[in-house]
Amino acid sequence: MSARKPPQISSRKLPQQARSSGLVAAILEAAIQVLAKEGAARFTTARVAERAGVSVGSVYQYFPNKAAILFKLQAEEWRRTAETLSCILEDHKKPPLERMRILVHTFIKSECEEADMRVALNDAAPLYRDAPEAQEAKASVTLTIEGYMREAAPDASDAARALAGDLVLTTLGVVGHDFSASPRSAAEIKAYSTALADMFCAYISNLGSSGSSTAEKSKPRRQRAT
Amino acid sequence: MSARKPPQISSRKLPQQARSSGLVAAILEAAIQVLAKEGAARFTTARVAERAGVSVGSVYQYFPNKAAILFKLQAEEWRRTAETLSCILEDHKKPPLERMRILVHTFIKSECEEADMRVALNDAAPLYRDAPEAQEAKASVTLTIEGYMREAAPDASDAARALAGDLVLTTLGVVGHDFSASPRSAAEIKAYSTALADMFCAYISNLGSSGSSTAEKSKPRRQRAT
DNA sequence: CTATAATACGACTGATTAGTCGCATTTTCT
DNA sequence: AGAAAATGCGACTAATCAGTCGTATTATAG
Repeated sequence: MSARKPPQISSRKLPQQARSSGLVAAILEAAIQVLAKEGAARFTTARVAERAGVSVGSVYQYFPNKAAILFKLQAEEWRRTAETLSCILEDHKKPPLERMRILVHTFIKSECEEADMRVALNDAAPLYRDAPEAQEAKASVTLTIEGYMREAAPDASDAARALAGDLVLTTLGVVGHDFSASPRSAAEIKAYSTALADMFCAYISNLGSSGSSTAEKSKPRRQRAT
Repeated sequence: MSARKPPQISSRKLPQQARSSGLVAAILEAAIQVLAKEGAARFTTARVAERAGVSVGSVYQYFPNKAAILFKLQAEEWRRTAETLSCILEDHKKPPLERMRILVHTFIKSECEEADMRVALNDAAPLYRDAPEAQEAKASVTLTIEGYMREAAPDASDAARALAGDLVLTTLGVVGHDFSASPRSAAEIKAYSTALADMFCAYISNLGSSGSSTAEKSKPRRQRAT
């Protein structure tokens, strides 16, 4: 990989009249449909425009380039996910591990809906993932998980907690995505979610008690150096 | 996604003379370099041919299309990984959980090497992932992990073991890939591998003892095996 | 109502690329 | 050596697509 170009990805111009807002919404909706129905490779500005019932020129009035459309879609997705995630993890009425289980089931189920669109959006990731705007999306989620981990594993060190939170979140995201890439029955979804939640809960439960950085205790802790 | 075309992806013709074997090798080597240096989007048959010092025509003598080159690269990668994985997991001299830890560290480290090429190969996945040949690659790995799980979690049911093995393997693969997508220091690699191994070991240890489908109440069960 | 700005349009351009085909070169066979 | 087969070549084709620009349409202001 050599030439990474971080082009402008924000809106070219803000809608000033009523019709333009509708137009932007129509474009985004059309983009979702094109992605889901045609896949990332056939996602073109022309097709989006046609499906939205507008001209390519109009598309470029509000999006500086093709990547911007995809990024907007992805960012909106991230925002919704982050919101759901916060609600579940910060529900202090339930015990932490139960919240984690609910989170996993909710996330995986949601991931399996509109799987076509999500897979295609992921295929198109190379087009937008290097944009600077893509970085900030993870910040709020990191804060949420850190708060949760403080509660769920109070005995672990800060560093261990941060790493564990990051790992759980990353795993949920990528494994969930991988799982949803194939069509799944409701039973499969449930079984897989349960297994994933089991794994997270076992991990989090052990964070405080058993040491986190060396091979477990019963065996001599000979560890390879770098 | 609508139009899935599973085109021929195997070799167009087998090398019959000595020079052709060298040519095929040169093409594959060039393909790796182009992928790593230019990225998936700029991976073209012309560039591969130029770098290999042959003509496009020659490329198409041995590969029916561009996807076939990428698939060959990926398949080779899978084969090597499966081999390493079997060696580690079937080393009966070591206790199961230690083998798992070694596996994770080995895999993540290897994943972080040539990360550019791997990321690019992944970006190109839409081109080859629907090929029928891509399915069979996972079979041997599944067998290996099932044998391992029988040893590591003898108390769990067959179904639970199969699901757990699949989950661990999937997680290792996709999380490893995600992790290696950003440049990492040796210390980061070590810390992350350890955390991931911790998670797997905690999960596997708990497989037999605690029920797998409901939230557990308090402290985890003992996590030893062997 | 007219002038002016905002919005929408879509034909067009320039660039890229996968894959082909007829011909040249090299190897093998007799 | 000479013929025949295998291999190698690269200019070329047909297709696709991102993004532009001059013009037409519509809304707003005066």
